[in-house]
Amino acid sequence: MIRTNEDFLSYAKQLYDDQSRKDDIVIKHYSKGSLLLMQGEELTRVMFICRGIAKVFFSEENGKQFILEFLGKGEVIGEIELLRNISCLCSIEAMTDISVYSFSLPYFRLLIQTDMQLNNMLLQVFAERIINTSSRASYQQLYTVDHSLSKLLEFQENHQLGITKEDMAAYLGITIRTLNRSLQKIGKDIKNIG
Amino acid sequence: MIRTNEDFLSYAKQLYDDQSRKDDIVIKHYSKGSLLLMQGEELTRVMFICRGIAKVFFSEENGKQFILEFLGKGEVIGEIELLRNISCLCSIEAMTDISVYSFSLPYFRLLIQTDMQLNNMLLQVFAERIINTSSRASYQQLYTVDHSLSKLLEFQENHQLGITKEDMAAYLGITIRTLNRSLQKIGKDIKNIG
DNA sequence: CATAATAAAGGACATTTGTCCCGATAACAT
DNA sequence: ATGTTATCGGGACAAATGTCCTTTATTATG
Repeated sequence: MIRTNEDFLSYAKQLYDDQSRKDDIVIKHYSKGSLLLMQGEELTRVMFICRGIAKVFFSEENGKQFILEFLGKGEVIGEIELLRNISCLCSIEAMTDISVYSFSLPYFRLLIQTDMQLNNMLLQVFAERIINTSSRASYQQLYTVDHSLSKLLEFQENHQLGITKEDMAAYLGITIRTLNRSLQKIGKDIKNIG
Repeated sequence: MIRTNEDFLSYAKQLYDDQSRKDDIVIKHYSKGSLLLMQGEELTRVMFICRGIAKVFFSEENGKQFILEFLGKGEVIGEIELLRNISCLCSIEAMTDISVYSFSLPYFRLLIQTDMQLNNMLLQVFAERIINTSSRASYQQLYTVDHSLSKLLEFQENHQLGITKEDMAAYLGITIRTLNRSLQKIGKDIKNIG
């Protein structure tokens, strides 16, 4: 569920170290709680996370949020918007302090047009993302909440991630009330670490 | 919702016409109701639809089906499985008679490694698919069925598509009973064209 | 320590969705 | 035409989920 990608990370690092002018790629830091991207706004940079964890979420017009995925080290941000030339599809918020390699748009565009290695890595990442997103869509539509929740808890334990109950609910597409009920039902009483 | 892609189609057509040996790409036909891919089985070819419409669906272990998307002219099939080297993620069934350009796996793999044009087109298609899939996941989780159903009906009218009620329900992730109720509620009485 | 302020948990009821089943309608054979 | 069978729609009830609000727990503060 947390996507991480070592290939990407070393690729970005190498480009960063090799660049002559030092402004195509810069390292930026975001503190916990700040936004890397804001849904609806224009994209300004394409980023690779080299430290920390972020959450990707939609804010729907009815005020609800839906968390699409959690991103870890090596994940790329903003590439979809760049490719399709659209404003930001969703918001991305730092769940921990985060550091990124931040690429200028013209430079990243150039890379996509010329660098086969990047193309192939992106294809790999996209393929995996499609697999995850679509499997989850199917799963969450067709199974009970309890089912999906068990998987989420299991994952959280594996990754020592302090996901707040609010985020869990947003990930599962349910209310906190329903989340509490399900937690009782499956007998686990996770303390809120938010 | 039906993805079509002219770039891909002309690209495939040109490769097909140009090939010296005539076995890297062949044209195949599938009759309505037959399967282009079967979930869980090994992938044998990568295909481009040049005629007809297909539905892509998961069969979950609890017996339910979830329709991920409808594919139209120019759409590619099997590329995800090839890239990630996995067995078929979902089944793909011909909703009408279908013709495809069918690529051998080694040939398609070679193209991906060497052809920048294909890479860029695939990136475009993947990006759009991710946008659609994730928007829909969010939408269907956070809005009422009525809302999603209205969009589906609207789409169906635009495309003269005879989607059965069973397929509509599978697309929305609900039962037929709920679909009927929603249809009543929004006042449209669609005849079953299955 | 006591008390107020804040956040989390859960009860009660309403709404939505699913399951089961029956009756109406249509298609079909005799 | 008559009876038979399959299909579809919807009623009735059960289960799941959401909304609202009260109760409980936690934290902060004098």
